[in-house]
Amino acid sequence: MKKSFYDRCYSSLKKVPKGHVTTYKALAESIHSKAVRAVGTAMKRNKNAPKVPCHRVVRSDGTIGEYAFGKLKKIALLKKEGIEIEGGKVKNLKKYLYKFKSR
DNA sequence: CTGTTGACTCCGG
DNA sequence: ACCGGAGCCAACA
Repeated sequence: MKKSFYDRCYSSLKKVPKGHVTTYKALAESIHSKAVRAVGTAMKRNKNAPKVPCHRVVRSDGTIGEYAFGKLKKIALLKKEGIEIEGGKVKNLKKYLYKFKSR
């Protein structure tokens, strides 16, 4: 089965453990691509919605960004994961940021 | 096939 | 700190 661009995104994203987050940039880098926008497109299409923790993906600045179910929902989910949100932004992003392995 | 848009990021003013 | 523009790749009309 040939993996599409977004399949790779999901593959890496699924590796993110609970209580951790990642950025669109980091995700793009993990798949050897600079297309951070395309990654966002993949999430929006989110054909694997329940399989992929799209709510764990935030912006590089720590801002929440967008979400198919609404950013407020995303924030609520992240808080449930144990991530602190402040002013609509992730607090201590660096602390929660998940480091992708080689591939 | 071309052109626009987008769940982004970086740099300049 | 805030706003605008350019760059990046894939999906969609």
